[in-house]
Formats: sequence, C-alpha cells, structure tokens
Amino acid sequence: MASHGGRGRSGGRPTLEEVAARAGVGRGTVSRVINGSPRVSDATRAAVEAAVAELGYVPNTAARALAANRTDAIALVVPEPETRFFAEPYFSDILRGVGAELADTEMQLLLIFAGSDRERQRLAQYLAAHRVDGVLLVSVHADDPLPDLLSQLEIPAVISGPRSAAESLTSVDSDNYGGARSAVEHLLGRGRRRIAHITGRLDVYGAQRRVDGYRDALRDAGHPADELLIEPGDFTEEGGRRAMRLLLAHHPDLDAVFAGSDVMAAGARQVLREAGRRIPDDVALVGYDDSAIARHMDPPLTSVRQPIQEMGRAMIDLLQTEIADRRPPASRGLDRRRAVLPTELVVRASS
Amino acid sequence: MASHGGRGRSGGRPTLEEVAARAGVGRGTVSRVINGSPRVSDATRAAVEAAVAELGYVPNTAARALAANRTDAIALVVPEPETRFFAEPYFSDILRGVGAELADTEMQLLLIFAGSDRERQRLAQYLAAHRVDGVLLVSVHADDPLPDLLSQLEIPAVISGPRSAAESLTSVDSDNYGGARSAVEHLLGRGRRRIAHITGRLDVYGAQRRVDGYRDALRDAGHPADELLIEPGDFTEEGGRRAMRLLLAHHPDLDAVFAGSDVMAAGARQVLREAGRRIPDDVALVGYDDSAIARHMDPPLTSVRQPIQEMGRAMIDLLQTEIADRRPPASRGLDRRRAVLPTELVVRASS
DNA sequence: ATCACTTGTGGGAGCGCTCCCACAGTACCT
DNA sequence: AGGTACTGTGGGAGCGCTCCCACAAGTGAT
Repeated sequence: MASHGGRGRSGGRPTLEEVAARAGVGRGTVSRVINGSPRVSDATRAAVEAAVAELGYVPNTAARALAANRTDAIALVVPEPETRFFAEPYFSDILRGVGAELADTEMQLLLIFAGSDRERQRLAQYLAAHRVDGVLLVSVHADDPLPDLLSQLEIPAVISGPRSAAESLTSVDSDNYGGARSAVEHLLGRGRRRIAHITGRLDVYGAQRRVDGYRDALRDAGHPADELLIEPGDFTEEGGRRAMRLLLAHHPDLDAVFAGSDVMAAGARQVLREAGRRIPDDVALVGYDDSAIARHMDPPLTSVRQPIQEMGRAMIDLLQTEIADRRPPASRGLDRRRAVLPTELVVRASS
Repeated sequence: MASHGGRGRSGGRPTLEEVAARAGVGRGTVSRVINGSPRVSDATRAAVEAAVAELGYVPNTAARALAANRTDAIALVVPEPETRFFAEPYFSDILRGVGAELADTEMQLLLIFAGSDRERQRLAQYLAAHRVDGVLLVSVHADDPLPDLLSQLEIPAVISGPRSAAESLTSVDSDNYGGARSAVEHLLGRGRRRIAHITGRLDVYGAQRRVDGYRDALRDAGHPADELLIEPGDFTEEGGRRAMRLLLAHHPDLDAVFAGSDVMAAGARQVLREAGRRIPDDVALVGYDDSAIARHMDPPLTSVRQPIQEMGRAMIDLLQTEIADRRPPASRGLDRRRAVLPTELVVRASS
C-alpha cells in the first residue's frame, strides 16, 4: 500500500519506461496494465502492479492527453452569473449529483460560469482549445448560441433541461409535465378549486411544461383553468413576491398556489403571510424542486421532487456514450438521445 | 478578428508547424510570438499573428503541458463538504475574488472539494499527478494533513487564513485582530458596556485573533473583558443560536453582542427576538464578514468587512510568485511570505 | 580589419505517453 | 506437415509543443 517514496534517481516522477524496466517488461505492456486492457497475463499484470506501487507511479496526464487526444475532463457549464448559481439550490443539487456519479471515474469535473460576456469569451476559447472531452449544460435559455458553438466544434454535450420539444442536443429532463399534474391533482384532491400558478421563466422549456401540466390537470378534472390565475414569475424570490401580490390583488378568492419553484414559493409565502392569509388553512401552497428551502419553510412546503441525483447520473452516462461514440468519426446519426426521469410529490404541511 | 474557419486540410486543428509554414517562418518563431517573447521583430510578429488568425490556431494545451512541464491550472481546494461551501457566503466570496483576478490570465481555476475521506483520496491522487501548478487552500483546520502533503509534493500553495502564527505556508489573511477591535470599539462608542462575544471555531486561527481583538479593545478602554461573556460558537447559524441562548440565560444584562460571523449573528438575532429583546434598542448586534446576510437582515447588520476581492487578488499574486520561484530548483528560502489586509467596519442599523 | 557582443531566427531533441504493427508461442483444425 | 487463429508481448512512430543551441546579420569598439 504505502509507496516507498522511492522516486527515480533524477528526483522527478517515475515514467512508464522506468516502471517497465523495474517490472522487466516492455513499455506497451505497462500501458496495457495501467489502462486495464484484458490482453495481459495475470503474472505479468501482478509484476507490473508491484512495480507501480514500489515506484509510486502516477501517469502523466499531459502526455496521455497528447498521445490519446483526450483529456479525461468534462465541464459543467453554467450560463449564469455566479450569484445565481449560489442562490439557486437547483445548481448545487445538480453539481452534487454529477459529482457523485463522477466519483468512481477517472474523469475530472470543471465548473465553468459563463454569465458575463467576458466569461463567455473565455469559455469559447476554452472550448476551441478542446480542453475538455465533453460538456454538461444546465439552465440554457432558448436563444443561447452555446449549443450551436458546441456542435460546430463537434464537442459532445448533454443538456439538462432541453430548450424545446425539438432540442437537438442529447438531453436529460425530469417529467415537468407530470410533476405539475401531480401537484395540481393533489390540491384538487384536498378540495381546492381556485388554484393559481406562478410560472417560471417561460423561455425555459421546463417552465412551459409545468404550465401545460397545470392546465391539463385542471381540464381533465373538469375544472378548466382560469388563464388569469396563471401569473408569470422568473424563478426568483422577488419574482414570486411580485406575482403573488398581483394574484392577491386580482383574485382575492384563490385558495391554492402552485409555484414553479421553491424559491418563488418562498416569496409567495411571505406576501401571503403579510396579507394575513394562513397557510394552509386559507391558501394551500405547493412548490417545485423539493430543495432545502422547502424543508425549512414555515410551514414545511409541499413540493415536487426531481430526482437530481439520478439526473446527474443520467447526464454523465449519456455524455460518456457520446464521447465514446464520437471517437471513431462515426455516422453521426440523427438519433438524439433523451432521458426523462419521473418526479415525486413530497407532501408537507403547506397543503 | 473573425476566424475564417479554415482548418488544416486534414480536418483537424491547425498546429504550430502549419502556422509557421503559412507565415513563412520557423516553428520556434511562432512559439515565441504565441508566448509573447520580446525577441521577435515587429514584421515577423505581424505575419505570424495574421497566420494565427487565418487558421484559427489555438495552442494544444496538452502538448504545451507536456513540453513545458506546467499545466496553467491552479486548484482552489475546499477541505469541507460541498454543503458547507454553498451555505457559507465566505467561500463564494473568495471564489468570486479569485475568479475576478484570474479573468485576465490564461490560468484555469479548478474547484475541488475535499470534505469526505473519499474526496481526499481523490485529491491526493490528483495532486500526485501534478495536474495543477499550484493550490489555493481555504478554511484549513489546525490538524489538517493537507499542507504537509503539498510541501512534500513540492506543490506551490497559498493558504487563506493561516493555521497559526507560525504558519509554514505562504498565507493571506485579513486583519482579524484589528477588525474585532474596531467592532468592539464601535460598540463602546455607542455606550455599550456589557458586550458579549460569540466566537468562531477556536481551532481556526482567525477566530482566535478575533477573540484577542475583542479582549484587547475592552482592556485598552479600561473595561477588562468578562471572560464569561465569551461564548464559543462554530460559525454555523445553529451554533449562533445555541451560544446566544446560553448568554441570555447566564447574562440577562448584556447590552451588545459581537458575533464572529454574520451567519452566527443571524442565529443570535433569532434567539434575541424570541426572547423579546429589541435590536438595537435593547441589544446591539455586530457581525463579521459583511456578507449578503448582513445587508438583508432585519434590521440590517453592522458587520466587519473583509476585503475578499483583494484577498483573492493577493492569493493569486503570491501563488504566481511561488510558481515562478520554484521553476528553477531555487534555494527554497525560509522567507515565507504573508499578506495581511485591512478590514473595514460597515455600520448599519443593528448597532 | 578584427574581435566581441547583440538581435532575430531556424530547427533538433525530447517531454511521457498511446497506438499499432510485428512477432513468438501455443492451440486446434485440416 | 501445413495452415489458420488467437494470445501475449516488445518497441517504433508520433502526438504538438518548449527549450535551447547554432548561426547569420548587424553594431560598435579596438
């Protein structure tokens, strides 16, 4: 286990060649062992592994990247300013999910913010230099040029939250439609009838799908949606407050609010409380994301849980496949892959 | 400006050699231009730059890393679980500061969490592979083995928040002692006399220094500190609550609280409010960090501002120096560098 | 005119790997 | 006996740079 600390006589790090000499084999064989090729006899493998341990050999990443034309690194690109990244639990949850999935890999994860023009400039340079094997995109707006840049540079990419039903990149999504439906059906089941919806940014496809789910749930239950009860938000707490104020002003009789995110629900809650409405007695409240905010809200917030961990896992899986597929200049099929993961309603005291 | 998109005929990315051929010069000359060497005539430089633009040349990072034995990347290592990273504004502030300073550099910043044993394992591998030129360490506890590992591997490192007065690594710090003094002097100036202190984790050197500043400010003003008014916290909100409860129970006559962080001040505020104490009328409250929390608290919190941006700048500066110094196997002097930056008291309604 | 230096330039060597071809050895058919 | 196939192995070539030596050309002192 313990490396004897015995480095090559030159004081530098040991190389493949030195390991090979020590193990009494050729350079190619050591390379095969290091890379887990099956075409090595057990005895040879053992000898090489012993030499590796004795010398404390660690492969030189740069040499490997140069020779193999891959970097073993992928980037998580957040096209938002850092402030939003830290403010929104969604991002850190995704990061955690991806990180967990990557933990047993050799892959290195890079976190790159591309909120400002300057940062985007840097990112473009970075991608042009092919410093990563693939890219994970989160929270991309409909008009963002990034996906085009990526396909132009032929860099494998997976997007979380497709930009539209016709998303051209491989994508991972949660079932926004189904999640919204289950939230509204839950409220209907609790006897609520005047159910408002504070939407997310409508240039985000997932937010649209939640509106669709909200509408369809009401319609299918025989209570077609009152379009006026749909108030656009923007995923921020302040947006939630603003929307809630408008809703209260125009529809004082509402008895439930389905917010497109927990953060907006938090804003809504504040306004409701200031208006003297009790939760859930007067107005039931349901959020989306099931973030830490939901658990710590007073009262605890019913919310739609997205399987973030699984989404991270799925993103990595798909990206690895893309990377592997692209290695030979394959027939880049039009079979864009797409994963949609189920959501789960977590019922708490707010509804 | 616009790259014509004309890649080498082979469809791959253009190489130095191709740029050289196009510009009618040798490979070495192109390399000199790319790396900004002054030993190139203006005419040649212009020709090379034109060729670079026409071909859309971007240097191959792996080849450069292999040949030059450097990676142009540094890591920001956070020896904490990700959750704490996202919960504490201090980290994101530091990240922002470092990121801003790095924006005009070619340097790439990597964010690495080393909270769990598994993550530390990975980090050790990572460092052993020398995948970064240097390391920025934040929030390291006194008994952490990481600094030793770094000096063993001879990886340049700068630590933010030295572990002790005898810190062996190059360090950047804010003037915790002076900051605490100014907070206490401010409270004294407002006529407060029973000033309590909720400390940070005392295995963090900066937290100790704040206690020292608190003590000395009181002593120098002729009101030696009542040691019982010093209550240990742990930088968390819950810790702030706990400490505040104890303080109120044992010292109901206190008229001011100096908390070692804004987060703890938020916890303290909650307990004070629940106990019916008005802020600042009954009890004045001062925090530390001047984070977003301080601005958004009700009432807004007086807090000691650390020049995070400047600290980030200083860390990068010092690290770059370390990296440059180490390039030739220099006489590793014992002249450990250390920067201490001044703090500023931001007075708001809470005091 | 000679020498000594400086400036700008070209290109060889080499960084530490991966990829792949060559080949020895063994096994199992014809 | 020859063919065919597969397994395990060694080592050459080459990835795209940087470093550095060599050297031509110019400059100025002797």
